[in-house]
Amino acid sequence: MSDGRSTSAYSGENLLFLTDEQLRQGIEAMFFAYRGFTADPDRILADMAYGRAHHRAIHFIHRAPGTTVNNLLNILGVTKQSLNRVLRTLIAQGLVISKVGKVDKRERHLFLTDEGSRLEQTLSDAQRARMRSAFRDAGPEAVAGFRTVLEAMMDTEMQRAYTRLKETGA
Amino acid sequence: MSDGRSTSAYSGENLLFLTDEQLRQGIEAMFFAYRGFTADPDRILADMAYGRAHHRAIHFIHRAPGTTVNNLLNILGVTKQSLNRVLRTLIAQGLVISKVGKVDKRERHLFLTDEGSRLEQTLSDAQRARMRSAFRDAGPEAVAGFRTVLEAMMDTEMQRAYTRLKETGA
DNA sequence: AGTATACGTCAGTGTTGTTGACATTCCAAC
DNA sequence: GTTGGAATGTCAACAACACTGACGTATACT
Repeated sequence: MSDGRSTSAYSGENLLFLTDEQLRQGIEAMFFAYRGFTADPDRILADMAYGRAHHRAIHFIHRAPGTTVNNLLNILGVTKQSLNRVLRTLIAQGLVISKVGKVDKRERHLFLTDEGSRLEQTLSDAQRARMRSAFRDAGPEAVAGFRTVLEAMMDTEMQRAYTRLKETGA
Repeated sequence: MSDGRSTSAYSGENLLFLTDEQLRQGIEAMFFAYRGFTADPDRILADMAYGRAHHRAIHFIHRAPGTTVNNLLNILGVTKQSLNRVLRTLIAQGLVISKVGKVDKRERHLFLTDEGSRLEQTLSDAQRARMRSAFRDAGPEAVAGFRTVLEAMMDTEMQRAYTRLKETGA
């Protein structure tokens, strides 16, 4: 749909994917897809006393074990009061443990307990299943494009956070 | 599929984009990108008494003028009580008008007022600007892939809603 | 000693989601 | 035509989760 027909060398022809209508479709696709993206974990969490905020915290603690509260704050982009409420319940329920830093005793390093890891696994299995199905249906080229556009859509600080995580993980 | 870069004909080679690590990067890309996606309208709305829910309602009323409350409900995926609170303030502030249906008096058809249209324009200009910039940076092929993956990620009902909107708009 | 940083907490507020109860309107069975 | 159920929309109360602002404590840096 984008350009297969644009055989002409005239550059205006190539910009059809930037019309307002195309952009609006992109916006709506993003809206509907994000709903699907969060639907499965939300369903699982609804039965427990947890919500999406807990999922996010668990995800990134799993991804970067030993991360400090401050670091998590920057990644999640919420206030410390908001994160603290979530963290407090997760610690009280024994899903997360917080260890005082060795080199800097002001810092608290966060880790998942075994139970926390199990929940993380359950949640990310559900989310990955949908992502895997979508990726498989779309094919590798589409997936590459998907990632390219999403990265271009982030704020620069988020790009940095994303890239840092990407590198530590791979 | 004709991936130019996958040199091997062995099909297992082609599934590298489905590893758990790749999927997790996709999940995180989605998370960070959605933050950017909503950031600009959120900033504009923060000054007013409105939030993201108001933006969504305004967007889809603009997109499908005369839509009923029930129809909007299905698109937005919230309870009617939740939507009603948002709608009530928008109507009270003169951004939306609700007209009793002619054939079925139970239905209310929703329209933007001139002031509502102005706000919609402001918000969607901001959101489109970011989307346009991301699209332009990524290029037409990446955009096509982006849309393909997002569509595959939606629930089937959402796919229908998305397709219906896409067709009425284009 | 004095300032800055990291973390936790209390109190208050706003948006947005939920459930429950209720009014109005339509339609079909009686 | 009347009645009862289904559909549509409204009002009220409550929960989750974000925000701001202020404060306290422990530790680090200079």
